[in-house]
Amino acid sequence: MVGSTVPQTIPNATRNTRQRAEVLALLGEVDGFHTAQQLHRMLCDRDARVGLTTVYRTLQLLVDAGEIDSTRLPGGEQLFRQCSQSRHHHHLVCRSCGRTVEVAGPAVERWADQVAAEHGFTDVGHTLEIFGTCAACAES
Amino acid sequence: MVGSTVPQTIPNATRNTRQRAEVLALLGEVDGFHTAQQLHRMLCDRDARVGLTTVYRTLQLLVDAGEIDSTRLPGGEQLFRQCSQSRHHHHLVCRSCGRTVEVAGPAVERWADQVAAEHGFTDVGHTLEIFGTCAACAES
DNA sequence: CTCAATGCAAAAGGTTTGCACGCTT
DNA sequence: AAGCGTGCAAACCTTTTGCATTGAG
Repeated sequence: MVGSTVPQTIPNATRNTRQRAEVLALLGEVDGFHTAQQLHRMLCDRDARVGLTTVYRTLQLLVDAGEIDSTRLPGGEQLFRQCSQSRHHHHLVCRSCGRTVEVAGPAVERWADQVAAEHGFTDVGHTLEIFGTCAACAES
Repeated sequence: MVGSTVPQTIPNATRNTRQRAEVLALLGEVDGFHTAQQLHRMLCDRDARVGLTTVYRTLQLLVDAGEIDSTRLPGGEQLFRQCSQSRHHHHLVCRSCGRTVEVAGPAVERWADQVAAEHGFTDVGHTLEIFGTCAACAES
């Protein structure tokens, strides 16, 4: 498993700062979805000294630039994830421990696009998350 | 289009109150997704005199009872919608005008369950929303 | 030197909770 | 009469914004 698909700089940024580099570096290391708060905590743990506000702003820049994906948890928190811009896939998330498995669903993509087209919709996107209890958590 | 699949009482409720009846009646009349805040505003408009807190609590009871569906908007707000308890389906939502089309995706259901099972997940559920621009909004 | 970016604190949402009162049963 | 349900207000959480300061270019 190679590392990051996240660039070293933010495309539309006019200045590159230590803080943004820290966020980008972190995104290159972690897998799966994380909330802005979680990412901020990780940065604090590694003494990265980045403000929560900056984490939010940097993540939003990356989302706008299409460099990362974001979805919402059934709870209102926004999740961010490094994601190759070309390959679109979904996630299987454990309700209990948060373990995330990436799943590709080409059939689902086509189905969604087709259904939307049938109803005259254009500029189509979709969100799909599968929730469940993973084997480890089911045992306990 | 017939009205409601929402019952007149809440299944696990020990008491039936005017407020709950108001919420249930409203749910039977409206189509599509609405936030708790929107529903509360509608109730105020019709002088239903139901507190926001009660709207939230009643909606949560209904979700727990499986009488309505809820999802989250990419914005953090929770959406509630009357939904037949047996038939599970998804929604195609116009980004611009909010028009909602119900779509059934049996293949997707099976795919989601199967993928989850392959990874040892149990107690599986999923959320799928398709976003796009509807024909009417695309013209303008 | 300039001005974009930061970070604190406060605001701004939306949702949940504590607690006294009222109404269903 | 008993206690569930209500509603107000306050608490809570996450996210956004104002503004003075910092530092990249």
